[in-house]
Amino acid sequence: MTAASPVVDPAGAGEATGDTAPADGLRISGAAARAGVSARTLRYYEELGLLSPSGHTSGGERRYRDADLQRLDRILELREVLGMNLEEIKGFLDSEHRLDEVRDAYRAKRDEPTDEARAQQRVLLEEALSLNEELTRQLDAKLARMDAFRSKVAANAQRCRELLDDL
Amino acid sequence: MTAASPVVDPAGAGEATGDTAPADGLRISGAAARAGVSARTLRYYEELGLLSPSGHTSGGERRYRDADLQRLDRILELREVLGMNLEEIKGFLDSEHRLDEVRDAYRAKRDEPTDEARAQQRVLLEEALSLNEELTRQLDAKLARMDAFRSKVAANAQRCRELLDDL
DNA sequence: CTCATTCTAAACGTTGACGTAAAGGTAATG
DNA sequence: CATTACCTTTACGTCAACGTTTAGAATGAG
Repeated sequence: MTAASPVVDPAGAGEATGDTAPADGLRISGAAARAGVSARTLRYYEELGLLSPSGHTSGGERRYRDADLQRLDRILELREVLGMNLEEIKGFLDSEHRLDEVRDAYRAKRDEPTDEARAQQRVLLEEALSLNEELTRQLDAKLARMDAFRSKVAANAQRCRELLDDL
Repeated sequence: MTAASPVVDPAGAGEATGDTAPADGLRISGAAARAGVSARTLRYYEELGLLSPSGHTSGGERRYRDADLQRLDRILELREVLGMNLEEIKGFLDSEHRLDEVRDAYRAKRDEPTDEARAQQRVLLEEALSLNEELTRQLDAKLARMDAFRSKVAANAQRCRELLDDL
């Protein structure tokens, strides 16, 4: 309903591929195993609009290709490393997508430098910039707090070592 | 049941205190407001054995003193900054408490240097050390991944600035 | 003194992020 | 072609970490 998913030829000629996903993509359990999550998780992410496989077979099976797998890895990184919840991740990836659109529009604009177009691009770029700066600030704050914590823990370890040396 | 909570004199002489908790401690809603959580949360933490107020009035009201508030701040930091769940936090704070005990025992031991006592201290110290080192490793890994992410975001921001400068 | 706050304690509700099961279609393999 | 393994959707279950409510009784700040 929401996005066009080209149907993959189920008997397509197999292009030789390395350790990446076969040209026609992985099945849901393969993609899940590769990322270390469950198939249920992938269906759930799709339900939330977070990750939709770029292809389906004629029978209706999901096919995850390289780009999908990369997006999945990004989602998991945001979740595990930054501790974002799925809604925050969606917002972040959406804004990243908008930034890509801005870049594309910027390049298209070079051919036709209208003043009106420039003004629109400026607005979009400023929005993207403020989003990135805000995220950078948040990350810096979190990094600082985590680093302070790390120092405390490391100091504790050092004191343990000194006490042990005394014995 | 689990810990001795000395009863606070309800009509005690008020020692002059600055912006810290009054000498006889804060009520539950005061402590909660100060930390930005609800009273329910504090009761829940107490139920889990995470945080028990150091005092009660003769009538049975909880009184949170400075040490309690500091512990609460630590709990929230572990939760928000490190993303620990309450069980992990309990384990971490418990092991920290054990480290304190080891330190005290170590000092007491200096007066009576039994070989047996030394061996026990060594075991405890090594346990504490390995706990701290493990946590340090985990923090380092997380910090590295977060920092890599920060770099990517900062680079994005920089590209936005360059595009804006071109206009 | 008075009225807002807190107490115990129990129970039920909620939200996010999935797990698990059921009933029936699809894909790959011999 | 048949079998087996995997997939589909739908729906209900679960767990942590609380929120909310109920109800009477006791407390304490102003």
